[in-house]
Amino acid sequence: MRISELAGQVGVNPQTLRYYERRGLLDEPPRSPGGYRDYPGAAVELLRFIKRAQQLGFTLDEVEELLHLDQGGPDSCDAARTVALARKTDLEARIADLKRMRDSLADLIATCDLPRADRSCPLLAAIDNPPAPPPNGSTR
Amino acid sequence: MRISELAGQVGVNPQTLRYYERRGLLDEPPRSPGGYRDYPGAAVELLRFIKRAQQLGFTLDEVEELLHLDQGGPDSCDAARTVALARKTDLEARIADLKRMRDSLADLIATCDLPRADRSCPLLAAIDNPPAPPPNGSTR
DNA sequence: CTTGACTCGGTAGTTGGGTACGGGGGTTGA
DNA sequence: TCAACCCCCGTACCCAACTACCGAGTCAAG
Repeated sequence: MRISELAGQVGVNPQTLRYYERRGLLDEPPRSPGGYRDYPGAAVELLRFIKRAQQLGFTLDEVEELLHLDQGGPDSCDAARTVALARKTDLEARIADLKRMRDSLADLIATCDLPRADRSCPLLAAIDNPPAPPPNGSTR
Repeated sequence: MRISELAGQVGVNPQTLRYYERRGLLDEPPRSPGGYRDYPGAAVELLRFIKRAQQLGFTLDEVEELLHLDQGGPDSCDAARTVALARKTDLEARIADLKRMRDSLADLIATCDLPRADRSCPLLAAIDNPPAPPPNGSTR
């Protein structure tokens, strides 16, 4: 299978496959007499594994680690579990961060719906003076 | 105020201030006879605004937009609200994505605690053969 | 006057995951 | 035999938001 066919089957750019190879994520495939990469059919499965792991939030470094583990024996299972748990913990921390941002932002937006007399923007003022004692005297 | 003093007061690197200036986020301050930047005291407040907006998930481009709005009149309020709402929607989408990733990952990890006979790793096998197509993650 | 801390501007490197370009050569069907 | 593709490799570029390095100039204290 040539590079474009493989790339097409998994929905990536051929350049990406060469990039993965340079990065050590994919083994170098055999070459045709003309020097073209000639991928085995199993490469499709391998790439799908990579793409799926990416969708789960693994970095390519971690994917590479998982691929090496996939070669190993029963011990690899615990190692894979450890990697996955670390990934999950990280995801949870990021979710918590984003939620905090969203909540603060929602509070800010809510102030827009209040008096809104005529002049100054409560939202911009709120960013000027974080939700705490407004010490008077805003910048601008 | 010289650049390091300002940077120290808001907890950033002096390089960052020069970067903001190049980027058009900060106006060029007046210079001392020797050519040193000489910031007004209000620059501290301005930078705190920037840093706080960043913490709320605004990009520097958006912060710049907010700064311009902060100059404007009542119309700017609606504009600022629009920017903030867009930011909130985006945050919510990212949170949902990450949650889906985390849940898939949790399911995968849970399979580790099952039979676990002796040989192959259910986690790695599960990534090999997806149970269902997960979302398209955008982050990381 | 010297020393050492600070600042200047410009350029380049970082992170992660790719994408684009360009000159050359292989392959295929008419 | 020739056009139209495909592929090769190396290099450079993209995004955001910095951060680092460099040689040269400035400033304040001793």
